Amino acid sequence: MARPGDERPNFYDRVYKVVRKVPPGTVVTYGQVAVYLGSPAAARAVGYALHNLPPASDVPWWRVINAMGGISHKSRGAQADRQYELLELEGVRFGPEGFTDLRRYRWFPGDDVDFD
DNA sequence: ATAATGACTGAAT
DNA sequence: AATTCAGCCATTA
Repeated sequence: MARPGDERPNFYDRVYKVVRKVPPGTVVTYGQVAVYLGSPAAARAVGYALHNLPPASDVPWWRVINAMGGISHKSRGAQADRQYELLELEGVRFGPEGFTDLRRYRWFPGDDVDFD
């Protein structure tokens, strides 16, 4: 969490920054976000960041899913159900197994997109 | 400073 | 093809 007086954006803030750029109706994987942050293996930390995310945040955390196109964090519970709901609402369809087609919904940032 | 934790991931069985 | 194993990173205790 950004401590007061911290000038450089910490990992969390950078994660949020990236996720905020994800367009509706598309999704990205944790590992993908990690790559954009410059740490390809920091997928776990990314998940941790979203876990720590305050409810009042403007970050579309629900557009971040695991590499298999499914919902993580126990894959069940109110939080997970909510994520499915929000994504379906944006047009992201899930199969009976609870997985979506990443080939179809995965978002790739364009060259004109930067995560300052 | 060491150890434990977790919305992950890819390779090995 | 399904399941298990072991790294990886940043944060917290």
